Amino acid sequence: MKPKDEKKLQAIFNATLSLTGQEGIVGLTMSKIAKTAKIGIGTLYVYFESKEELVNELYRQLKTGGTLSMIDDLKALPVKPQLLEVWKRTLQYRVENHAQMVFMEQFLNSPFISEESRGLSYQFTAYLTDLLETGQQQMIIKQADEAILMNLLSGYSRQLAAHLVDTKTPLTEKVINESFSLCWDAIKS
Amino acid sequence: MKPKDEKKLQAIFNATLSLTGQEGIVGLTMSKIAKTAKIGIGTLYVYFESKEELVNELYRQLKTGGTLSMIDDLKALPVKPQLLEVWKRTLQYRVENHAQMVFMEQFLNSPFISEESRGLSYQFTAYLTDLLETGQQQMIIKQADEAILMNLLSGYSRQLAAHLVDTKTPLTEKVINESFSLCWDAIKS
DNA sequence: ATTTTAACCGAATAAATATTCACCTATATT
DNA sequence: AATATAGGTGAATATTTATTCGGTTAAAAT
Repeated sequence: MKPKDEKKLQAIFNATLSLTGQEGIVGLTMSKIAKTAKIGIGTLYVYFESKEELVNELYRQLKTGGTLSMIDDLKALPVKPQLLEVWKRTLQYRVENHAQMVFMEQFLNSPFISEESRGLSYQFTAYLTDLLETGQQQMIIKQADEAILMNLLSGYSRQLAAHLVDTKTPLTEKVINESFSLCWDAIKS
Repeated sequence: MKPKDEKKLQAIFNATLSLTGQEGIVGLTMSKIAKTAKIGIGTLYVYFESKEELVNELYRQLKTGGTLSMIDDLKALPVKPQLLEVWKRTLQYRVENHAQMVFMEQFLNSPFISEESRGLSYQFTAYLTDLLETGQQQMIIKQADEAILMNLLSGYSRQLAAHLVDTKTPLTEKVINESFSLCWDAIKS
């Protein structure tokens, strides 16, 4: 018996991300995925029962392996340096994995999404909300509604990363520090 | 000769927006559009040559009739009040026209978009950049790169509006003022 | 070395979707 | 009132795309 090939699986995922980046989930077809991944169409169905399963599985993998896995080591830091480090890592991740960002956004608004996939969404938000609340208790962050604060961070990060990718601007220390300084001025007491 | 029916045209656009809001551009089919708009499929092709033309035309209409048309009367105001008013109107517009926002984002990442449509994108951004530059010359806004400043405003506005819609939170004066106060603290000198 | 099993494949098929068209119908024009 | 013209329609057709299937091959198990 022949085992499944981990490299083929990754090739399928990479092809899917790359194609979605080019013309969105709308433009995604099974034959394009197979061609880009350099495998036969039939082989796709060895790895996934259907297109729907494929995209849901990819989404699950991105969510569990993505930004969430990069913050565990920070929780002991004081609020401001912790926030800076999260800011930096998130920006970096988003700039370096733009196709993944596009895929996740489009997937969330597609008819493919399963109930289970929908559940995976809010975890990073929850972490940030917690951190902001801690800052509020220490009186270093404004006493505004947490959603008002958090959406600034997440919305800005998303938009800035997209802009950097779009204009092919490299993510320098200067950009990180300047942008974080805006964030901090916005939310500090 | 029978004239075209302006109401049907609007019904087609409304149906398209509503369906896109539910399951994205991926879920959009000509028969669903016709059914939702309560017209025959054939009639769709009286108004548009193809699906591609339909969505491009809708995009054009949204772009030209949208946020751009609401700022002409503000250009005489001083920077800070002008920015506040733009902030307010943009938030309001985005909350009240969420389906349009979703449609435009998805369209920009779809294979349907024509070269011409792509050109319509950057106008609002250009206006904001101008306004920020004026503020910098008056030394009331930080001397950071304009993209760093502008993406905070546009990204935050987008995210906050989406969040308000998502959680069905009404856009009160309090929300407007609190969020604008964060913006201003972020970008002021 | 032989057997067994599942990966691998792409042409053939099925399913979904866009588009056409022949036939009505409404309304401007005369 | 009669005519001409373009809107309105949905079943029929064309096109695109997902999925299946019979056959081939590679690797594990014996």
